[in-house]
Order: sequence, then C-alpha cells, then structure tokens
Amino acid sequence: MSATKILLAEDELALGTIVKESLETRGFEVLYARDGEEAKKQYLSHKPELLVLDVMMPKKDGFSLAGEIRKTDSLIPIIFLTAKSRTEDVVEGFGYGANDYLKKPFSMEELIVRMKALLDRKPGKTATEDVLLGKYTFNFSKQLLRFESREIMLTHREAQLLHELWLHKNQLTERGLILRTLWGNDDFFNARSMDVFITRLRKKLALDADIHILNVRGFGYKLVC
Amino acid sequence: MSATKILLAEDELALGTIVKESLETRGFEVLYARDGEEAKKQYLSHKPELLVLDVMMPKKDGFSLAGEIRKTDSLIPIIFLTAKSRTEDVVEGFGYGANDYLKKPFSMEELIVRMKALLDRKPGKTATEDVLLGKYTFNFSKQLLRFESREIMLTHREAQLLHELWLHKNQLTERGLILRTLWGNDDFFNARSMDVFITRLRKKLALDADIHILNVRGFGYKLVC
DNA sequence: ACGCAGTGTTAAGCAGTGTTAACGTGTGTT
DNA sequence: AACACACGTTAACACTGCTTAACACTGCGT
Repeated sequence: MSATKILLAEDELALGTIVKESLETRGFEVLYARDGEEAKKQYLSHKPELLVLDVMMPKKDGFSLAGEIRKTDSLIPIIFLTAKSRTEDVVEGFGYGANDYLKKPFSMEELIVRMKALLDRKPGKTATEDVLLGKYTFNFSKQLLRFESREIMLTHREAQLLHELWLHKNQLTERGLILRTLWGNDDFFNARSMDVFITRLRKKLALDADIHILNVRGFGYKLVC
Repeated sequence: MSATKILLAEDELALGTIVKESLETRGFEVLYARDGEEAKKQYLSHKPELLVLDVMMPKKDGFSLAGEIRKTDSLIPIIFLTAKSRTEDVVEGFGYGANDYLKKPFSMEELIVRMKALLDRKPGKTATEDVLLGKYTFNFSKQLLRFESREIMLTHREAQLLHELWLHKNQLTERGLILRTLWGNDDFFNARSMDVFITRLRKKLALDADIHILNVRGFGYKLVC
C-alpha cells in the first residue's frame, strides 16, 4: 500500500519546504503548491487525501480554494494555516468547511497530530498500512513483519525502532534521534539497550539477504532495502 | 433539542479561541474562561454539561477547580488538557475526578470524540448504534458483537472494556485510564482482573485476523483495526 | 428451596518484554 | 602495533502481562 498523498499549499518557500520535507520523512507523499491556482490544479490532477492550505496566498486564497473544492468534495479533510490571529478568520475558515485550524507559528508535531486524527477518522481508510521492505512487508501499527507466508510478530519497541529506521530508509538515522524519540533521552544505558534491539531486528530481518541495518560509527544506522 | 453547553477553561488565547470556534461550528454552546476563577463563576452561573479544563491556568489551576466542583457535583464529565511533558499530571488528574485527559498538542477530532463519548455515557442518551470494528460490528449498549451472521454476546465488563479501547482505537489506551474508568481504581487486583478480560476479548475478536489488542508494556493497550 | 448458568474476581504458573551485564569484535587514531 | 572507544552478541534478570482454572456470588426457573 502506498503512502498517503497530501496537498500542501503555502506561498512562503522557506516554511513550505521545511514542512514538505518533514512530512516526507514521516512517510507522506507531499504535493506542494505555492499559490492557490497551482494548488487547485494539483488537487484536480492528483486527488490527494488531505489538504493543508495557507489562508493567505497569491492568486487564490485558501478560503476561496476550499470553497471551490467543497462544492464537489464535501469529505476531504482540510486544515488551514494562518498567520492572522483575528478570531473571525477561524469562524470564516470553518464556514468554508475546515476540519481543523493551525495558527503560525506551529510545530510539525502539532500539524502531524491533526493530520493523523483526520485521516484516521475516514471510514475504510484503516490506519494500518503495509509497507514494503525488500521482500518483507512491514505493518507498523500491527507490529507485524510478513515474509512470504511467514508472519513475524515484533514487540512494541522493535516495531518503533524499525519504523524510525524505515522513515529514513537508505539514509542515515541518527542514534541520538532514535534514542530521544523512543527512549526520551540518549544516555549510556539506553544506548546499550538500543544495541540489543538492533541485534534482534537484524535477526528478524535476516530472511531477505538484501536488507541490512548498517552502522555508521559514531552517527547512527542506515537501513538499506 | 438545544445545543449541549460546555465550559472551556484555557488561558492561552490563540488555542482557546480555535477550540471554542471549532466546537461552536460543531453545534456546541461554549462558555469560555481564561482562568480558573472565571471558570468557576461561569460554572456556577451557567451549569454546563461538561468541563474542558487546562491544568495550568492563572489564579486557579484546573486540578483545584475540579476538586472544588467535585465536592458538589460528582457526575459532570471533566476532561483535562495537559502539557505533553507532564505525564505525572495524568495520575494526579484522576485523583481530582478526571474522566479523560488530552495531551497537548491535540486535534479537534480527538477532543470531540472524547467529549461525545462522555456525553453519551449519560443516562437517557441510549444511543444504540452499531460501530464498525474490522469485519465485526459492535453494539455497545446491546453488548453485542456481530461477525457476518454470527452473534457473540459480551458481558457488561467485556463491552465496557471494548468500548473504552474503541474510543482510543489505533492509539494507546492507558491501563490507568481503563482501570479508573471501569473499576474505580487501579490497584494490583483490578489490574489482574483486567488481564483476564483482555484475554477473553481477544478470543472473541479472533475471527478477524486484522484486529489486534496490542500490549504496550507498562502503559496500556492499542486496539488496531 | 434447589440446582443451574452466567458473571466477575482471585489464584497460580507460564510466557513475553525491555533492561542490564559481561564479554567479544570491529574501527579509526596515534 | 597498541590503544581507546563504539558497537555487537548473548545470556540473565526483574517485571509485566497472558492464560487457564477455580471460585464466590447473583439471578433465574422450576
């Protein structure tokens, strides 16, 4: 099953790029538009599953765009981004069919929490997506690895770790990042603990000789597949 | 039928405004207070049906406020909003009679799901609706699971437990939350009792291989479906 | 009153999970 | 080559959770 496709419309390039890349490292497929008209074209041609729209954009603002899209699609989740703090904007936004609202500046975590909540609530779209990993399929939420007909259960920690590696597959995943994300801090003992989990994952991934968790001494790991 | 009146107490204006407006567009009547004392006044004069209280507020924090209100009203549902880092707040919150809590950042969807769950719990609102659970349908008030043509009766406890898990489906449901909600406290024996019910539920849910009640060691369960 | 079935709790033993420890191996540096 | 250090492997450990069975209690019909 493929990554969730979302449309991001944001005219400020610096912010847009950061958001786009952050979402991509978290496994989303991101269409990026820098104004309202471009966003509309992308929406029509690629049918994303969720919209993240800046309110103030050149050519066509987020509200107008949302209004047009809502005429034909009353279900697609829409999250507005705005720099304004005027409360009437919020009211107006919901009038155009917003599902949630984010005021700049916001953190990636805030955005992702909101996106996931909206995507999870869509019926039929179970949040449990299978992901390809060489000859394996990996289902993070089920904590399950499949290899041909074999099913290998992962523990919660193992699944978390593999997921983190998968998000940065074929690139470096930093030790510190993993440790802080999964363990909360990167002290000596947690690092030893992680070593053990890396070993366990390598064993469970040994069925496909083309998958490796490579060590980059002093920096982290690289999951190649 | 008139709109459900709820009280929102949140000192951060940007967040408070968004939440207020969001809830209003979804048909709630929202009393909004920016500190604990104001919240108390609003509570006394308007008698809302549900409270959403930020833990950290000026003049009177959410816990103290809840404690005072619980002296005269032991039934009104209370949802606490807590800063993400302070997990210990959660435990303390239950001491003050919390029914649920949300860690910031949260999405509007999450808040509304939890609010509705608590409001539905009130007597007189016997919303006997079927809910999808993988290939099953689950009817909480009838304590009934259906799988194709098969009907599987649940006991009261089993239904309660499954309902609680379903409210947080695809996310972590904390052991403490379940135990306090269903058993009243989370001592050792109730925890063992819950273990048994988890086993029983797993057996009754085994017909659909895509449904799992996963354990997150030390924290709780995750119903994936 | 009696037996019976159903429900939730208690008990006991086993399995699974994450951490710690001890020791071994690789890697880059001097 | 010698060394310090990062990482790997295995086993042991403490604890949490799982499973099964037995148990007390209730409500029910006869």
